[in-house]
Amino acid sequence: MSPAAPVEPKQSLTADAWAEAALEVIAQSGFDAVAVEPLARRLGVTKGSFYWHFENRDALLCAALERWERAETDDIVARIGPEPDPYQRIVKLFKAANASYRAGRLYLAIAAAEDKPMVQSFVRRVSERRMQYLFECYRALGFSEASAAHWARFAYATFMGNLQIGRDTPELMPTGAEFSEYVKLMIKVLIPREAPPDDDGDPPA
Amino acid sequence: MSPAAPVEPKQSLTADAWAEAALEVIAQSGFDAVAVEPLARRLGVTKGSFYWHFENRDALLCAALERWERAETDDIVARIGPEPDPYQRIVKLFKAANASYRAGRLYLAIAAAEDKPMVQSFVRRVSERRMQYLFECYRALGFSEASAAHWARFAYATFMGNLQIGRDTPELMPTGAEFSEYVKLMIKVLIPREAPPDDDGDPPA
DNA sequence: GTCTATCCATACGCTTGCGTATGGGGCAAG
DNA sequence: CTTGCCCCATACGCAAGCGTATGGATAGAC
Repeated sequence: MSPAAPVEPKQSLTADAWAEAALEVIAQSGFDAVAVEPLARRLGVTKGSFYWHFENRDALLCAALERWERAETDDIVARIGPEPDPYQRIVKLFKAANASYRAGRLYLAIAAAEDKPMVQSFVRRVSERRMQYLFECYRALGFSEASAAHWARFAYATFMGNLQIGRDTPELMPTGAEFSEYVKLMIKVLIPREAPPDDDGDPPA
Repeated sequence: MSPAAPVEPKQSLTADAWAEAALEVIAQSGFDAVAVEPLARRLGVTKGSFYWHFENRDALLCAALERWERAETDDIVARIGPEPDPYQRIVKLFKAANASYRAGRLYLAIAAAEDKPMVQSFVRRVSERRMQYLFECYRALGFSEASAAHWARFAYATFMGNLQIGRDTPELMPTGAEFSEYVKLMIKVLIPREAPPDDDGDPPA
């Protein structure tokens, strides 16, 4: 019932602080739940502060989305950047995908608001970048263009689906050792070490 | 700009018509977009009609969710019910999963509103029922309890992720023959005909 | 000390949507 | 014709949230 944690503004609020708070609300209650006045109460200030830092509500949402996109891009290169083996890169992606619960909720919440045109472009870029990264991993493993695209889509769909399951039915997502087995199974299946010899293999061109 | 299609109410409106219209709005604009007065305008009537059929807005949302759950349950048994082969049952599930675009959007939109306690139980039941169905398919294929749970979760995650990709980045989801190849690849990978002999196989107990 | 820019509070008007109260039109029963 | 019921329209009060206008407070510049 109490409005989360009405922190006192120890010093001047920055625009990034507003954007970060907006992302927090999005992760918790969805994109449409971002309102100026409740957010101000949450930060211990009033609207007067907000409309000094931002033009209007849409400007805040845009700033939050930019911050989100930047964080996603930084993560994908920072957490698994210096890894020469493409196999291990995909493995690390799997681990990282299920690592940050908040990041997963954020993606699902933002993607669920794709009817707003502003959101659509951000989600597209982030999603395309991730699948592109996976695509290059499979290419580096020796897959053809066509099969790499299929496997990258396949693997990415599994990422997304696991996020969804973890959010909607967390009791069906195992923990501990059983979860490790589950991840191991998916990695083993989604990263065939040698390309399959038949139709879905990798023809030279 | 125009409010969709303001149909004239040829005869008496039923509660189911309101629920169906609510589902349409959910699929198009998300769960929070369901408002009484816009919905009434959409149906060519006023609030006076609504509050005769329903106690309040929550009652409409509940009715819509019940209608959704019923439709999902009917679909899963009607579209692939009389199929003895568990392998073909999973294959049909894959086809059906990507068949109805609207059903996919509906699931994603409703699941994205799981912060509302009312929604959560519905999503849980539908999702658990689907995974249970998949689980039984894998069991019928000879998988152990543990591995069947893993493969069912794996396959369901892939379903969900493909829905998400098709909604967020439809240009990355192939069409026509290439889509068929994609589906064939997933089926081949997600339904190993003979259970693998090693660790993730199916020990007798 | 004064001045100015920065950051925020307060107060107001406006719109949208929820819920209620009340009345009215249509239609079948009597 | 009148009565009663079903379905809906109209009108109202209320709350929440957006955006604006304006003033106040604080801190550094000079």
